[in-house]
Amino acid sequence: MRTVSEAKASRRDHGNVTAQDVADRAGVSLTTVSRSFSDAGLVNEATRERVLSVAGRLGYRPNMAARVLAGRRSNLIGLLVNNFDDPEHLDLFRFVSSEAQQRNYHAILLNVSHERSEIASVDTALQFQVDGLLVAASHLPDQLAQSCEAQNKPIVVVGRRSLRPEYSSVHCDNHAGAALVADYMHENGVMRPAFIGGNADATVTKERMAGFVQRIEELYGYQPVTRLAGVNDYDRGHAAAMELMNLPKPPDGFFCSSDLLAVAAQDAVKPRGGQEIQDPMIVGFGQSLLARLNAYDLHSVSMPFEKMVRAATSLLIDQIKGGSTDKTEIALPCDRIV
Amino acid sequence: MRTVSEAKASRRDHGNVTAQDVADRAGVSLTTVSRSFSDAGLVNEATRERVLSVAGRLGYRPNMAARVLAGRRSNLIGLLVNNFDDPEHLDLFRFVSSEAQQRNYHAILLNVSHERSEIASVDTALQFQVDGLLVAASHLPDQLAQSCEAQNKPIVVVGRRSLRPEYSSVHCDNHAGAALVADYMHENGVMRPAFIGGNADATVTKERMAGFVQRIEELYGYQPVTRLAGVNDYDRGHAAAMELMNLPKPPDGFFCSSDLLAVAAQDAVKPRGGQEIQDPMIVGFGQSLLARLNAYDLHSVSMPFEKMVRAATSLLIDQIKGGSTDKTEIALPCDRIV
DNA sequence: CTGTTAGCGCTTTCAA
DNA sequence: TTGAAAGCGCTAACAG
Repeated sequence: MRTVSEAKASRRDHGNVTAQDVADRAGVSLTTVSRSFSDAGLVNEATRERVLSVAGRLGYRPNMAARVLAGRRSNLIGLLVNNFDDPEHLDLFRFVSSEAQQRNYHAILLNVSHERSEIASVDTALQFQVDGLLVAASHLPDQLAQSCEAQNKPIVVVGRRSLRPEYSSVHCDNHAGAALVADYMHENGVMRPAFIGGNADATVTKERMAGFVQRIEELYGYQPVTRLAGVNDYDRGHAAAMELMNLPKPPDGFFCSSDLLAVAAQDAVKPRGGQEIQDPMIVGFGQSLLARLNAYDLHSVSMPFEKMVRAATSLLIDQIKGGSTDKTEIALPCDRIV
Repeated sequence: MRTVSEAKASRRDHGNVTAQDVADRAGVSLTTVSRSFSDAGLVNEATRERVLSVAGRLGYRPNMAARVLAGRRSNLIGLLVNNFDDPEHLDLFRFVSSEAQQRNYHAILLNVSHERSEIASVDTALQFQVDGLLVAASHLPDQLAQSCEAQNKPIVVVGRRSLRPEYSSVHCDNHAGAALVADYMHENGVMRPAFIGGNADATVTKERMAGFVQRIEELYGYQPVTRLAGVNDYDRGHAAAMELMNLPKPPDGFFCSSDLLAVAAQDAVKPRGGQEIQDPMIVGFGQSLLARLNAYDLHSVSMPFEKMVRAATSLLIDQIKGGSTDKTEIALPCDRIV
């Protein structure tokens, strides 16, 4: 004797247990099975237990595709990234995926490091019905922004202020953090401060540069030398620092807009500083692994990275759940220089 | 006058253009629209052009959920990771996502760094109907392996040999690479070689340790001192190296099973080596950013990481497309010490 | 608290 | 080369 579901199962040929199978075995309706899995307490606790146990025995696993299609929620967030050079991003992945998974969401990685994939990712992200977007990339493609707008999917920018006024963001106070560096250099007798940044278009770069330049101006009455590496990677940072060191009057203090650049700068500077010349001071930004390496005598503005990333992820999920796309801006303070 | 689809659209209320909408506007059937988007050449080229153009104008984007549900393919691969400390993993993300996106696949990040998420991820991965799994984690949960087996979803292990004989893997020849290190130390007059590894259960650790120990034995007639940090992270590596340096006869050559550990070891060792004592030789494994830092006078076994990761991703996708779960094992050679 | 009934948007036989 | 129809597995009203 074959039950209805067994007959169906044999027709489906791929060995997937469905909610209907569970329903049959547990002697309840499909709906009850569904409800037992959706956390709402709409079902008798005893019934639920039974359903869950039958499901477990059968190896049932809800099919996300069906769930998404029927329920219009994917529990997926798109994570837009365009820099895979900076070790800081490892922590980004770590904390985003951890925080998301804790809240029953998952992150899908969207590599937007090339022009063409940037455009392709517009489609992809939305094809996967992501419920929202977490932007860690330095730049948010217009087209994507518009599409999200249209479907009112929330976007949260993490790590920097959003250029567009309409998006939420969680960042640290780059401007103030950079000013701290200026103060620090001033207190420590630096006379020729310099700034090395990565991508000129990145908000983070702009903010850190502006904060630094402005405060230096106030303190010194002149402006620091500035160079943009173009990309926040080791080689470009190294080259930029070399260039600066070849000036007739090289800087005696470097503020680099990331720890990665700071490390690169230190590598560039080191061979020059013999015994006779005092090594220039190098200050980075962040608290990734790099800032902790003993071999680098790095000063670095510390920022609450984990807190920031978790807050951003959480905020995005809140906005998804709440259906609100209201702008929220959270700026965490950058503590001190370590 | 409203077309059928317009009536439907208004009922659906969320502003999503569907294939039916496109079909109506293009004056073809739903089927034809579907076919125009699935690369098969089952449709008149002229018709197809028209469909595609209408679709573009309407801003149509196929709904993955529906596509997956109906077609039983998600174009999603699960990427299992359990270490977010080693900068090497950034390259993993970079190359996996890049290679996958090039082949119209996407990676979903499964953080299996904690016991409970490891178990939860079993479900999740399969719930999302991933078409296959790329395992970068040091350990593949049994339960997951079984479930994949059952649904015959391919698994490819990257970076290490698979413990279970049935899975494909792409890795570099850790054993031979480690032997190179032994040779190198021997040539350079190291007398008391030591090994520092990360996770004792990780195949990578085992292979590198075995290769090193064996060759040292052959060359020296005795075995190196070995320590396992337990985890492949900076702090544990540092502690392990410190411990070794506190031995009455500390090693004069450290082989660390990753660049991260090597950097940590160098930091641990440096303060001890005054002017009078020759600093011990430190050799790492990999070619991440860390191996290139000037401040660390690191030797490192170079391995074709990008090639390996891309090959693994590509192999997985091939297996998905081919429907074969045949075991393939690709071992790339580890070149030289740099 | 539980079941019935419609779909969600797409792919896929099977016919035309 | 194209279309009609039957689901894929689930959620969400709406009743009971």
